[in-house]
Amino acid sequence: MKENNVKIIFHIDMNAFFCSVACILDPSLRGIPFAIGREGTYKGVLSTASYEARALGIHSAMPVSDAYHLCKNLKVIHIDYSYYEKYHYLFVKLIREYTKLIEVASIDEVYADMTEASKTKHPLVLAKEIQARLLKEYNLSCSIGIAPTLFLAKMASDLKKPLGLTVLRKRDVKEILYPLSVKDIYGIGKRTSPTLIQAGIKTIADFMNEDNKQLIIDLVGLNTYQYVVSHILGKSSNIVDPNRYANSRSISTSSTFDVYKTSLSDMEYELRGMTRYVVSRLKDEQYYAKTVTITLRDSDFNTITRQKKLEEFSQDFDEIIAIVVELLENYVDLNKQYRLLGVGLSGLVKKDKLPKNYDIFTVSDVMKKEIIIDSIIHSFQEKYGENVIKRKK
DNA sequence: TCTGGGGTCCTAGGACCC
DNA sequence: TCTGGGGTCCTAGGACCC
Repeated sequence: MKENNVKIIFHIDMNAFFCSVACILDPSLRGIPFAIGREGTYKGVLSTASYEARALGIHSAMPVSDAYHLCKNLKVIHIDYSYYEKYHYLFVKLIREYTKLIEVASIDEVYADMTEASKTKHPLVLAKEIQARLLKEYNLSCSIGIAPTLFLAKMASDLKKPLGLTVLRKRDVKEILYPLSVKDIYGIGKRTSPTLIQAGIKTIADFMNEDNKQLIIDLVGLNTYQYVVSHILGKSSNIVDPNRYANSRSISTSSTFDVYKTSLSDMEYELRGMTRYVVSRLKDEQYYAKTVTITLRDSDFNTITRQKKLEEFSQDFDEIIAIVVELLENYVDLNKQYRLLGVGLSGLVKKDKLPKNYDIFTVSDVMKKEIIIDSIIHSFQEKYGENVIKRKK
């Protein structure tokens, strides 16, 4: 008998999404090594590389200068972000034809609960249809992972690229995932994986081996250990939540400068512009912020953050810039040169979720309650004696 | 020819209160 | 006179992801 609470989760991951969009806008880019990054400079890093560039060892987050070292003729282009948003909207809309249970994980990937849709069409048929349609209608290539949990679906979609299609059932985990490197675990990054590998925990099988439990806990902590084990075993969430990221936790911006900043007035000028930007986004999205954070990164790449709470939730530029300037003046070291400055707002709430003001009416309501409670206590004390009940102050 | 930008979440330590 | 312990909130830093 089939368990009826097993879900069919798709993780749909666009392949080299930014590059695909670039090819749509300029078809002459098809089939050549190119990348997305800042144009006309050797500074900065790449955000995406085309598959032809990847074949040469070029990858996202690689310094542009390193990439040119690998490919002298590499074409590096920049595209307005709104184009990515447009194609994001289009592919999500197409997937929505199959299910309303979609969780947008980032600009180029979504989770979709296809349990219902799979009752009329086989999941593999659905997946192939979605892939074919995205390719035909928008020239977008994607990989799809099909599994009973979000985590396993994500791991599955990573296995074959581009245009991959991978089904990962719980009973296949040992065969399919166990041989992989620990660095392939979603959530284990470039800090944690070397620690594990150095200690001899090289594969997922090693990680899952009970004999290594204490060693791994000593290396990465109990929480990370339990996170990985439960997720690999398929004991993690299978809930696709369309509202998971409905509310932002923070809004921020930052900038790295070609010419490092050394004067207070220059830095204040830059932070003022950034503050204007984050405050306008705050207002557009109808949030109020409680905490203001500045980020300073010096020429040695040392980064500090300093934050301060506003007296009240606010979306007022003057109030927010006053904190930004105060933080800058308090914590900047004018003996240093700064390569990056940033401003962030957090502790965000929508207007209707703002805590109620202590206006005269709520205060008097509170006082009314106090008086009522005190009178009840008083009557109990009269009846049963002083020590029977006491008001906790 | 060094190291982007925008996020989320977690943790350790200190302050403060009872 | 000499110093508990739990809870909560806050800050700074850091890991991770796309």
